Amino acid sequence: ERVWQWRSESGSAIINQLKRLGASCDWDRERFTMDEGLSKAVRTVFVQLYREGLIYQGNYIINWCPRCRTALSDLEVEHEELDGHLYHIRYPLVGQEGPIIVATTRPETMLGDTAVAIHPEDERYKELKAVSVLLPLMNREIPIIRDDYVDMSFGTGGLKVTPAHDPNDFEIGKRHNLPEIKVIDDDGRMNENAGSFQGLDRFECRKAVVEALRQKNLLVKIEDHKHGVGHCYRCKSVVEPNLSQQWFVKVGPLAEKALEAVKTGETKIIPETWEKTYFDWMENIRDWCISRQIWWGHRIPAWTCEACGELVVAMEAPDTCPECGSRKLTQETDVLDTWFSSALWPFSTMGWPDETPLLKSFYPTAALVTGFDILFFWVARMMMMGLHFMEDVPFKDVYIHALVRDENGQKMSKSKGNVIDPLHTIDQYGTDAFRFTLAAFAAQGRDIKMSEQRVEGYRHFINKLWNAARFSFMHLTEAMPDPDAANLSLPDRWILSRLRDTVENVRSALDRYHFNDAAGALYRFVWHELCDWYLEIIKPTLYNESDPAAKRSTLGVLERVLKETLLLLHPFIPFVTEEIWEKLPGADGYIMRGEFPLNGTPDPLLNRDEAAETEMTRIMDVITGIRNIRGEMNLAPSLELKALVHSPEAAVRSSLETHRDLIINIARLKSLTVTEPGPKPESAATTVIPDATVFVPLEGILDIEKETARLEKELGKLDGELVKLTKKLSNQDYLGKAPADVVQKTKDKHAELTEKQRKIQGQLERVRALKASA
RNA sequence: GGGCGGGUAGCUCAGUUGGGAGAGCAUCGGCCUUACAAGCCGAGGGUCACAGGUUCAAGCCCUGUUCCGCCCACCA
Repeated sequence: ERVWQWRSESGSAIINQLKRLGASCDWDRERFTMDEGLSKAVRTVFVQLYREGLIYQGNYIINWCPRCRTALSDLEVEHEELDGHLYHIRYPLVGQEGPIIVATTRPETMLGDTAVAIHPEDERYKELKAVSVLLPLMNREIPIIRDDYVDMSFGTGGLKVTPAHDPNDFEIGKRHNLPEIKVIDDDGRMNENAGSFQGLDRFECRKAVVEALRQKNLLVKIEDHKHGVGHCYRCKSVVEPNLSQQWFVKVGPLAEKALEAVKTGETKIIPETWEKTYFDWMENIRDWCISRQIWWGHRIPAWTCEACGELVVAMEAPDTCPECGSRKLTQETDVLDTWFSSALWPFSTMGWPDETPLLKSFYPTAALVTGFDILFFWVARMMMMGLHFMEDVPFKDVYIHALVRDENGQKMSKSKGNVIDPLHTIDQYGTDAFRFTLAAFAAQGRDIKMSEQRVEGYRHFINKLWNAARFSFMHLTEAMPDPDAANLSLPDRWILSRLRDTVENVRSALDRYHFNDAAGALYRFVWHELCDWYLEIIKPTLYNESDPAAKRSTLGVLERVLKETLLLLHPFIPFVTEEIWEKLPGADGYIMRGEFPLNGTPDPLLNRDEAAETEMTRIMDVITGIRNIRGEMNLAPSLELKALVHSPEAAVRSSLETHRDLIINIARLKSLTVTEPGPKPESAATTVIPDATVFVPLEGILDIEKETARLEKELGKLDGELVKLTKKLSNQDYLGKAPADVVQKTKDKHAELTEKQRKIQGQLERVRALKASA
């Protein structure tokens, strides 16, 4: 309720909602009350700015919506390129033959013309003697003025001047002391100044004026003309520039400070590209029209004395006029632009103008996360007001997130009706899946086209996490103490090292606001390292009751890894992680109150372990190699294979020996034999990994064609890579100019691939020989 | 008219300081293997929009062209 009342713009939303609920909406403004505290802040700001001369009232051309009957700020006007017409009209000279021809897209405004302007240096009008023209249809004599605003290259160089209905003409009018004749009233109808056209709607009037001109032969031609037409952001009707009295904020001095704060880096805008947009806008900012002729909103705290006309701006309604003592004072009926009060949000919601503890703690804040579409409406104005009234920036970082667009890349909006309801997506795929998707999509500087398939993919991820937790709880029936870091198995050391790396990646990504990187790192870790490898690897240990010490140690690691992973995931997957956390034996309290991993306290378990990663990677290579053979050779998973590994390295052999059971289990082997390189098995499929060759003997069932094709394919890939590497290494410039470590890396890679190539070549020859002998 | 962003696998998109082109989905082949068929294992697929330039080396830097999207603007 507070929020709704607070954002006065939402008044229309409230009414619409009530109408949908069947309520009648004959409320008057008196019944619509503002939150007292917020209202006080708004009045305080208004009064202070007024006293400093930064708020003034004046007659200006503003954007006016005839349907909503209210002024609009520049930002509330949406420009749309439309096919219109350019009407060329003859204005007969007075006291001289001939006309001046002017062009306009809005002929109905000619009824309010008070001059015709030409450029002072326009050669075409050098001989012009006449000082005025006779305004057609109105038969009013209006002066010819010279003003260098006129663009000589446009049309005939003659410009009709309508100060009451065009912002530029208004400026010209001021320079030349022209009268301002309003011909269109606030409803968009022609008023009494429009002569015989009075009462016509502005668009009907356009037709009528054109027809009248045509009959008098004053219409030269009508051209097709594309031009931007302003529309009301709320009701979409064409906006009319209109002369009226409004309240303005003089933003110059405020904008200067707001500009400076970003230039000096006191407030950073992320991604940086938006800073340029911010600068452009702040440097060209115009005074801000803050009065609105609607009833919902903060009423402007200004009173006019009916007796003497004195204007009083004050916190509370004055009893008497300070000038003449009259008691007849009427309050301004206009209310403030919703963004005026929104601009005060960082401090008005904290109890300002009182020096509350809340205000002390939360001003300024660390970061504001928002969409670019609100950068000017809100962010820039919070900056201006914050710097002015709090003398400090309201926030240190402004993170501009991506905007979710529809499948056509269009911005979603209620009025366009292309909104994808998040609740619908949530119903279908779950809140966590939806949230994770948004994080995964949130690459910087780019908008998001919502893709249901991506959401579905991440729903699978949530499900995977849930199942991994279920598996863990089958074994984790009680809280486990942290295991001895010095006495861990290789897979334990490996997963902890990978976890450590993931924590660092996630932390760094979050620090840089790269949410997609953080989500991606977690996705890979959970699915492809934790689930695909670690959980599979530890199954024998968990099911085997003969070594309780090893089981306890592994369970301890599992619990820690799961716990840390949940903590990392929680900001992305709040609900499911909380649910799992609750079931985790070793955790108490809510996960949302847990500490994010690596919070400064040293942790003996959470360390990078390069040796473990290298060793584990080799074991995984062996397994993947065997799986590849099985897959490519179309061997049924149920077929139990034998495997031989040849390696010249004692350390490699010893490592593989130690983890023989692991490999046998994961690769679904009958046996694994590790030896020094020696006689090769007769009929076998082969895979080559660094420092070792894996043979899968397939006595009697080796498909020679398939194995030949498999090896040839592998060789083809190698050849391609080797050609590139060889070319590089034979380039003297490369050897001379590239950094030594890069060259060394290339050499190592070349050596490794050459060796691999040699081995595969040898194996290919053996297979071919086998074929020949068969 | 000005400014900004983008064109990378069939689709949606990553690619941080220039040195091995990636993910998810989709596709193809094989699997109900004791957490998960919303799953597991394996595989195929790209002249990084186009044309130049800088560099030993360009998806990445520079110039131009082209297509798409967005924002801003008072040329009547």
